[in-house]
Amino acid sequence: MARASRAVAEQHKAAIEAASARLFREHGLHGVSVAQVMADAGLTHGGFYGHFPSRDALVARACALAFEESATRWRQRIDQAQGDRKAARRNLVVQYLSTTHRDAAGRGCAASALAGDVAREASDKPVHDAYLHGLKSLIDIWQSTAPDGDDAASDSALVDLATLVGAITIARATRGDALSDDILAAARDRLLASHEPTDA
Amino acid sequence: MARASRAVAEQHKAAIEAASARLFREHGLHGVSVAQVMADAGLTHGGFYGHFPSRDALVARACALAFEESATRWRQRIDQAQGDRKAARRNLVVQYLSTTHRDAAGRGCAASALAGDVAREASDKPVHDAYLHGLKSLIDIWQSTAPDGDDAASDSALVDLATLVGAITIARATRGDALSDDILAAARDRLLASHEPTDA
DNA sequence: TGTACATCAGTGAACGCGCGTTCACTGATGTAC
DNA sequence: TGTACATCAGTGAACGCGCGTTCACTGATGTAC
Repeated sequence: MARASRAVAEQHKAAIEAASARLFREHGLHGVSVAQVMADAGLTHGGFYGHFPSRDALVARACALAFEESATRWRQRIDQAQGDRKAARRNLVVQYLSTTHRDAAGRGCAASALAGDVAREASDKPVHDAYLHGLKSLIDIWQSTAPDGDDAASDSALVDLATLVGAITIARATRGDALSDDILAAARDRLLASHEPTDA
Repeated sequence: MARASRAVAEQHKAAIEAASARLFREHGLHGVSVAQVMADAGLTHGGFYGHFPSRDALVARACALAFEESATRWRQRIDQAQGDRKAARRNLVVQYLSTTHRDAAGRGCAASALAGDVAREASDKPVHDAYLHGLKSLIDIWQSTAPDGDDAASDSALVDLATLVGAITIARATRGDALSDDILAAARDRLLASHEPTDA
């Protein structure tokens, strides 16, 4: 393959981005090499710098794209509830805290998959902006499912997100032990019980 | 330094473990080399394999030691409350969700600092046992501060831990933005409000 | 307590390897006429 | 529409570097007498 047409080159760039968004979530920002990303996209490593100025630039783009995928999926699940905010929230929570999501980080929530790595990146790395922007968009989406008249919806959204991210993160770290499932189930119960009539 | 006495060699091993427990929490399980750990302990890298059979063995030991440090600190804060469970829990939460803790992962909670990396380690790596055991000990300690007669104390402890870990993890990933402080404050309010008389 | 010698903790060079990045090259694509 | 040629997307070898691990060596420590 000596030279690809412009249209094909654009497809290649999209393939590189899609591969990196998945592989970085699955193996961490430092767990995948440029060559591995390129191979996953069906290319050889040398052509990478025709698409991105550096590996760090790809990391930032992958982070942004992963958040976009997550946001799109969240909006779909809310739409499925057809205006019922409680049902929307239930859709989000049940999917988020499922063993399926736990066992497929590569296709899962960017906020949880990348948080640890982003926290350790040097503060001038472009991935920080992508993470911050992406997280805020997920917070906004989650907040849109808050019950009417909830004065503390904003703060509440932050804590709910923290619980979701913390639960799946710890569940992943303890996978294989019964505790992992217990954490998911306990967090699910708590998040679905809040704003419900107290029956206990 | 040609040969150290047995006592000194033991001190060296302890120094290697202490250095790794701090550095792995700060920079991640793959963010620090054997040579860096040894240099931090005041030694050269070649002697490492006289103390540990492999890097993976050190990672597991560092994880266990980091959890022991965390557990010891938690018990101290509970003791400071002199039997008042609510005060004990407040001590733990306020310290855990402080900006000090957020900005010093190397000396902070092992559960949050290592979760992401442990989740991605191959399932046969010894660090998994260390993480699981360590996390369970922190859950037990947290649960010991549950109010009397709380039937769901066990599940509740899992969710509280998830919220703590999630909040500090996201706060670290968004450090530098106002959102980071907001997350810590919101989680603090929620965790200190639970089991309180509802005044809202 | 003193002497002779085996032990072994730590040193630093070296190993093979994979990394991010660069670059000369290839040859189909895109363009000027 | 056809031809001539410049452009440039992708290839694969190569760069310097740091990694985990090994190993011959050093010389103080520990031990046997």
